[in-house]
Amino acid sequence: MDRKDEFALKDFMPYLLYQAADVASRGFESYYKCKYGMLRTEWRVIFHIGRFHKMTAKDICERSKVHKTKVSRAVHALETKGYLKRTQLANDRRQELLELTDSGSRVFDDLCAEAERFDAEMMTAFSDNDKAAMRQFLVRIAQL
Amino acid sequence: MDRKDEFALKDFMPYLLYQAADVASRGFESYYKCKYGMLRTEWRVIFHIGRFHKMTAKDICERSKVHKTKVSRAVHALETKGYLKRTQLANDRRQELLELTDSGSRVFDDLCAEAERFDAEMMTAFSDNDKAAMRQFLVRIAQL
DNA sequence: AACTAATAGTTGCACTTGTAACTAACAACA
DNA sequence: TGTTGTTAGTTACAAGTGCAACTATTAGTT
Repeated sequence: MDRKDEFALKDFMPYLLYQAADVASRGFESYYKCKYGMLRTEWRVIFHIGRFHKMTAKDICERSKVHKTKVSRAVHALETKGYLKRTQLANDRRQELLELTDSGSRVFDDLCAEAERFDAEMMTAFSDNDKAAMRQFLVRIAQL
Repeated sequence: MDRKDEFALKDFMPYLLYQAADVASRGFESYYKCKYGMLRTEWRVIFHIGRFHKMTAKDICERSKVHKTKVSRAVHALETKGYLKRTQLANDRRQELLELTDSGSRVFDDLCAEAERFDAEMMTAFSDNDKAAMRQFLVRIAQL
């Protein structure tokens, strides 16, 4: 048995991560997609603004590592839906502060609650230790 | 501080998984993309055929959980590139057996070697125990 | 045999994404 | 002031994806 026959996808970390991420995100994705017609990036943008208040698009890019074109389009979509508003900065008119509208805040609250529910439900089978270890591990990988 | 302020993306497993998967796959993806002009699904299809020999498209769908339209297009692309050939089954002409050509086998060998290298390199910072535990976690999640 | 249902795989279309090029605004410095 | 370089955000276009509808073939039922 030569080298390539020993190698299996189940040993390949990128593959495992991708499969797990896929399964894990499916349920929650369908929630915000069906209920609010939102895409993944839109949910992320809403989340960042909801969590950190008044950010620029660039701040979101840096924190989330999402490309600026995706953020730009998500911001536009969320604005159209009435979930956020932008204000140009007086001292640098290239930048614009983003904040949630009341309607956007309600969506944010709802999605956070659902995310918590979803996460708890998905992770019932794992011990607290396991969960902590896993989170730590994933953070380390994401920082590579 | 109310509920939503306590909830953070860094606690949300789908998000952590997605971020980690993203970082982890980037390097390898650029390898097969640059060297062979292949997409993720094409690499996966090549991998499955290389590993298990003579499968139908449906077998690949079931094993990889990739949708049949994606597999269909990947098979077409790989055929065009000369990496695989198909043979209609005599007893059921709806199905076709897929197998790698010599050229496809060489690509498979090269990608496997690179995948192993890549995985080893990426995981140097982790102990064997950590790695084993992690793989187990991810498999469990993927099976949910 | 004739009719219906199921299955393997493909295709069309609308939508999403990546890449690169773009605009507008600022900064630095001669 | 004029020139050059940088940055925030947008847009155009090509390419990838998901979904539903499609073809061809087989299976089951009468």
